[in-house]
Amino acid sequence: MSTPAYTRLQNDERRRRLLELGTELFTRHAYDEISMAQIAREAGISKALLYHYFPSKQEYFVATLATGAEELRRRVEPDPDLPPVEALTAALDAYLAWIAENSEGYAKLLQSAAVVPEVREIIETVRDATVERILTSVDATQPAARTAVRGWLWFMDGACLDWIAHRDFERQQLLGLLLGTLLGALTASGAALPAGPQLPR
Amino acid sequence: MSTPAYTRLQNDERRRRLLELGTELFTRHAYDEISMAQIAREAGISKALLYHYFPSKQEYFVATLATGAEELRRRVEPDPDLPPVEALTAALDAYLAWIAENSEGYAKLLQSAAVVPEVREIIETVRDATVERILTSVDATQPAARTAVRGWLWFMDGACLDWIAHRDFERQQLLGLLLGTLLGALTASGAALPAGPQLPR
DNA sequence: CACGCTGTCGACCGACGGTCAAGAAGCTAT
DNA sequence: ATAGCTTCTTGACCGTCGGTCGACAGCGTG
Repeated sequence: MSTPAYTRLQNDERRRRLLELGTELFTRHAYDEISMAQIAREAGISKALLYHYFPSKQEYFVATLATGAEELRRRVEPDPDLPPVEALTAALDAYLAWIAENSEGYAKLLQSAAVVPEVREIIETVRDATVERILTSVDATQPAARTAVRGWLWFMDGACLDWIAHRDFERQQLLGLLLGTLLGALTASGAALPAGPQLPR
Repeated sequence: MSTPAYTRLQNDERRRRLLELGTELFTRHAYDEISMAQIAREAGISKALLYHYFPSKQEYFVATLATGAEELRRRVEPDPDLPPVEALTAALDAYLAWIAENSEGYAKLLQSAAVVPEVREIIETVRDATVERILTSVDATQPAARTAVRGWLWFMDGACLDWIAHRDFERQQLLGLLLGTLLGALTASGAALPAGPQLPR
């Protein structure tokens, strides 16, 4: 009778711990490599309690992502006073720095994204906005330019994954590769380009 | 007693029909949008019989892919006598033609690929080989060139999906965009390039 | 007509995401 | 101390999923 059957926590505290645990677990395992029952067991609570705090596995996952996403957004947010090309360069550099730090999580996220519709929508929305920003900043309107930028975003993911897997050259060079490829893609799409944006290196 | 409880089919015939049905269903719905029970119901048989012919859902899926994949490989296989750049151009053109014809299936495949490990491995293997072929054909050895080509393969998928979704310019222009971007990516990676490959258009 | 081959099925399994009403921890007022 | 109240927590349950198994039944053969 003296030992309580379970330890009781404050709503906020429990939620905080669950988010923290989720952040760690979802960077180690992809979304569908881990079940809610396992997570609950890992947290030392029942599955029902986990569902008491988060209405579904997807929402739990998204909530877990939100923290890191906010930090990423803050770091990548470019200085609005910079001219477009420099702004893009700076944002891209910050983005690569973040990936270099959180490479595990980045890889697992890309793997999970395909499975969770809600995450796919979020990523899709971000991409739409990014495409729009780039297109207006270089003043391109042709359909092919849109396709070029969209494809380039995929290029980024693929190149980053390959770089993470090998890490056999400098981040600076990756940045040059990305910027140079964007330039090449826009040129190949027939878009007009800002005069002579000399790339680093 | 006069009406049989079920119609009995030859092993080969049943298998053929199931593959045919699978090909159609998996182009309409992605891998995890449809269950084995639904497929069996659609085929007018029991789930157990479906599993009698295919040991798992994954293997069934892969088997349905095999037919189309074989055709694709045949159409894309380049003339070995052509010089590298022309060979690539021809293969790419054939690839785009195939995508234009099978756009639904292509989109659903890319969506399913992320979920089915076996398919991911197959795609990964094909990509490895493609990267290798391109790298040797342009005689590039730097790590960054490898990353450039890998990224470019992602670019292709992204650009093709965008093109499929909009179809607001000619296939020929998409081909130019892809080739031009590959050129740009290789250049940006610092790889030496074959002298003056003038792109179509 | 019996017999065997094998194509076929209903019933079952563990694991999954998700739900529910009941119970127990811990605070407060008496 | 204890009764009562709030709310944090739980065990048991549901439907569906991919996958398995022993038994039945259609059909060609002697």
